[in-house]
Amino acid sequence: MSSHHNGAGLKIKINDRLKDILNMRDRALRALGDAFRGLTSAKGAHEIQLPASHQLMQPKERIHGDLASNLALVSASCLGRPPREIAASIAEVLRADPLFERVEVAGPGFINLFISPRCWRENLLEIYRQGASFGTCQAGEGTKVLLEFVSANPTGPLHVGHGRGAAVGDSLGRILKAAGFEVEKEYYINDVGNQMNTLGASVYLRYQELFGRKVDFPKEYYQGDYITDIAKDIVSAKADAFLDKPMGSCLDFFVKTAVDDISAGIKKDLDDFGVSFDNWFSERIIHDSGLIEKTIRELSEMGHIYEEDGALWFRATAFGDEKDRVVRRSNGVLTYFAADMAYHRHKLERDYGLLVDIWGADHHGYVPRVKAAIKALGYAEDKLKVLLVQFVSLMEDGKTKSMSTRSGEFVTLREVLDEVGRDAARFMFLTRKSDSHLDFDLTLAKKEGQENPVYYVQYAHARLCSILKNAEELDINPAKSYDGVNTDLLATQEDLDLLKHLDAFQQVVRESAVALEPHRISYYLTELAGLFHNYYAKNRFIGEDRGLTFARLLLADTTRQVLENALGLLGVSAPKQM
RNA sequence: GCCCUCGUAGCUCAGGGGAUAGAGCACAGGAUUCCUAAUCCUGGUGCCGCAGGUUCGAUUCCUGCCGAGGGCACCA
Repeated sequence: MSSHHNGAGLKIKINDRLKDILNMRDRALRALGDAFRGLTSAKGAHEIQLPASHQLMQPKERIHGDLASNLALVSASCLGRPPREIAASIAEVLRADPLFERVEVAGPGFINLFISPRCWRENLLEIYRQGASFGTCQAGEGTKVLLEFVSANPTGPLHVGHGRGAAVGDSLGRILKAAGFEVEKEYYINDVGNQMNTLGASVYLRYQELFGRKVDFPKEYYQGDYITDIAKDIVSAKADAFLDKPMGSCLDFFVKTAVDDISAGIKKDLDDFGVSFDNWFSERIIHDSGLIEKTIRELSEMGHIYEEDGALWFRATAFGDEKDRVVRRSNGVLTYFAADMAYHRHKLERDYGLLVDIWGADHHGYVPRVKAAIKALGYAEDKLKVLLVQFVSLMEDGKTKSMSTRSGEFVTLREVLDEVGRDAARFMFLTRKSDSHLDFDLTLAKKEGQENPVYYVQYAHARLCSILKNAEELDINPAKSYDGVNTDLLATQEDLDLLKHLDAFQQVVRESAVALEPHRISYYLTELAGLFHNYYAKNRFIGEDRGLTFARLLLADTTRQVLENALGLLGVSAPKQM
């Protein structure tokens, strides 16, 4: 089974990042690489890269150092020497590097690296100076990414599931941008097809009802109350103008009114949720421009389309899908898939380096056929990454709220927003990997206490602001610069833990971008806030010792900045006070 | 039936070829003369679904099975 479903994130060269200010891990990696090359060339081998299976990881145990490398273990066979011996040679070279306080060979041949505390401390001022840009990098090398998400049909208000997709997409956009990608966010409006007529007809029938007419409202029509609300608006605006008109003669009006109304509501919801788009792309354009026919024709010329039982079929099986797909039905109507092929082709021709689609998990069966289309059109299937977002179950007071779109009983994004607020909603949506189920606990999201992770993080930021404000009033650092600060005074375990975690941010952003996983930022934030709260409980920032106060204020200032940067990637606010 | 995703602490979930598998919640106890107690500290539980395989090493990768969810339209 080849990987036409997405799986892991992007493939990116991560060897050449000299444009970026290196974080500690990168510096260690480079030292390791140099040592390894020195070792191999001494043996007569030339230009050996670090093995692909090499890992520079963060050990779980502190006694195993800040970083541990398995380099000696994975290169033992190709060098023909025992792992521990290789490790010892590498360790000896590394010991000369002031970056390391200690280098140890352990277990079967791990190289445990202990970064010199002095380096961590010097690093702090560097992070501070990067300010709002700390965490950004050039890993994306300006690759243009088109991020398509939400794309809900304009047939009803957004529900919580869309909300999750919106949060993931918007946050991912921010993260990719920070990692050096050029991002465009797009909403694809499915404003063509049968559903539009059904929508208009639903409103028409409700309109009739408002005048006391008995109507037979089919159960496959849109049931929600919002349909009646639209009908009421029409009554206010046009009174009984359509009352005695047959539906066929005024359906277009009802469709247009409904779509306009619902679309405006969707935009408003997204706006209030802090989610914006660069493009609102109407499916109508795909139809009206003749792009679908053109795409079918070209595929046909390449022999990927055939006719059977009066319908036109795309030979998807030739490109890894399990069955061929109809693009034009025997009644002459184009399928949704045909439009989607054309739409993706349109995207591909707009010349992006990467397309990312964020879909509800119920569409996962759709991935192979769209990828098949992309391949048939002559593009690499890697060009498209599809992120599947699992459903959200809402919990309140320990009970699950039932939802069913069919019956019109769904909880809307609006309701959640009104109830828990933008920040809590966004954070909750981003605390899980997008393809795993999410239990959204409304009761928890509304709590203003430590059990609510949103407040936990925001509170850390507010606390820091308060400290810095106090310092300002005491006139301790009027220039807002830390020239001459003596960071050697940051010598406790809490200091080092915080310093290390601050440094890790850039790496987290990069990995989060490459893996297309915004939730990593949430975890990072929770951890950083935890380290700070712990620090706060054990140390005073402002004290009698002016030098120490100065150093700790630098730490506070930097921590606050990183919290703000990270929260910004989630689209969650960083309040100055709470 | 076929395909996809998932199975980790009481609950919700991270992690992931590497050394003793984590967090939050829940539960219990404690901490405030002092920068925001929306905080902190202390308590412990895991056949990492089951069975094989790959290798120096598997909870992680592969295969099969069991269980949960989703998908398999000339629907959108």
